[in-house]
Amino acid sequence: MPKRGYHHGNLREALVEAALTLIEEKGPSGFTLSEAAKRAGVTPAAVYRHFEGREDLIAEAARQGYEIFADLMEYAYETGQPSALASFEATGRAYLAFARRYPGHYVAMFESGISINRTPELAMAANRASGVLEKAAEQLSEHIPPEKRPPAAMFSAHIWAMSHGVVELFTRGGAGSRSPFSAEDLLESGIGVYLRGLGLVPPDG
Amino acid sequence: MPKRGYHHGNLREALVEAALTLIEEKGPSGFTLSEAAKRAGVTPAAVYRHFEGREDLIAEAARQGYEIFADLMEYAYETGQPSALASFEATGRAYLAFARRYPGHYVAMFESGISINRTPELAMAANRASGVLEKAAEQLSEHIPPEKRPPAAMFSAHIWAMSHGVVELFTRGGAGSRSPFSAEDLLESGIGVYLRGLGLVPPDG
DNA sequence: TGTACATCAGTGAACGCGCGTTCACTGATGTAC
DNA sequence: TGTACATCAGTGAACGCGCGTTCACTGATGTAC
Repeated sequence: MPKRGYHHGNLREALVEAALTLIEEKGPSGFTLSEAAKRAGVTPAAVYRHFEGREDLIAEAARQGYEIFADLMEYAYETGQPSALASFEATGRAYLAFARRYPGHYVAMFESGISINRTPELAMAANRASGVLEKAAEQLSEHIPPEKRPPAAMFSAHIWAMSHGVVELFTRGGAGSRSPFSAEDLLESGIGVYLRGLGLVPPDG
Repeated sequence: MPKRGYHHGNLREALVEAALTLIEEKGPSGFTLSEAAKRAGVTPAAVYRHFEGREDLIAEAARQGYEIFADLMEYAYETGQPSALASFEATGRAYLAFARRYPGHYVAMFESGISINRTPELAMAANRASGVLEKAAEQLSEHIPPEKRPPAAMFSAHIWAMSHGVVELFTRGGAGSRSPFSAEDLLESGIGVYLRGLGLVPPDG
């Protein structure tokens, strides 16, 4: 989106993109409103035509992240249908794929310290995303005998936690990145063992 | 440690403690050298008698965290002996307990963006900590039939990831904290399902 | 026990910096006639 | 088609702030004699 003279044309989006790049490069605290404005080719004051301030800009970046995230999860879910198991596995993988492909969004969503309830739009987008994972878990849980069936919300939380942990520790040179295994392999095998533990996958695989 | 006149007495430790409190209260980016000095009852310049600068102070806080962490894991491991399974489960639980009891240390270690290789002392402490978890995994792995035995480093990574994910998402009012389950319950049940998947725990529990 | 002196932990003033935010303004755009 | 005018996106200067860091200093402590 080239700058065209005095009026930018699409400054709002340009600012969000600059913010995402900055967050990706320098982490959530390395992001500054002034630097984002500079990268968009504009004075810091211009930002206030489109956002209430620094926090509001991060919130919008996070919101867009949740929308993309929810779309990806939804698509992954549908790809696995009609198999409940395949759908569940696919949403787990989609989590890691999202973190890889949209690192700026990921950080804005999960590491910027922004509250999910900062704006109604942000809360709605976040709810839509977690709804997909819960739906997949719900459907999967019907394949477990009722008397030994854990609550669906519980194992959707387990998968979410394992996925998040793998992203934080084993991508981007984090604390555990000297591991000999790729994040993808770790998550794939981890989910595999977990689902075997639920009795949903044959003990040999 | 009361201030005693012109000379503080134990400023180095007081600064680390102030830093930990600040990090706990305001997050890693909310921590400032000046504020830590103020809380220790001292001028910002005094900090430079004991640390090279801001980063060095965080690194020391993280190092102390890894030492405590390694001690706790070691202790948990020994508590579970001679049962490999009990030891492994105990180290998983110790992870969450550590995050709860030492939130400042936890954040300094895993969320401050500090590199583990910043100082040799920090790297050594971190290695000792991960060594305990790997030892537990190694020992546990001997109870799995060799032909279907995954590498020990792999399931120590799984447990680490799940623990870390549970802490990040389900403690401290994070993204998933509206969950009806406590972090402790989630981790306990998650590890349970996982170990069942490894064939180390009877299918009914 | 008393005095001189070396040590060094902490002071306080100063620095340059980049930050988020405000304000009155200017100039490009698009619409009404 | 041409002109007058309203709109409003972006400017640029200014603000107060707290930051990390430096420096020459001061005064408390502890040791040698």
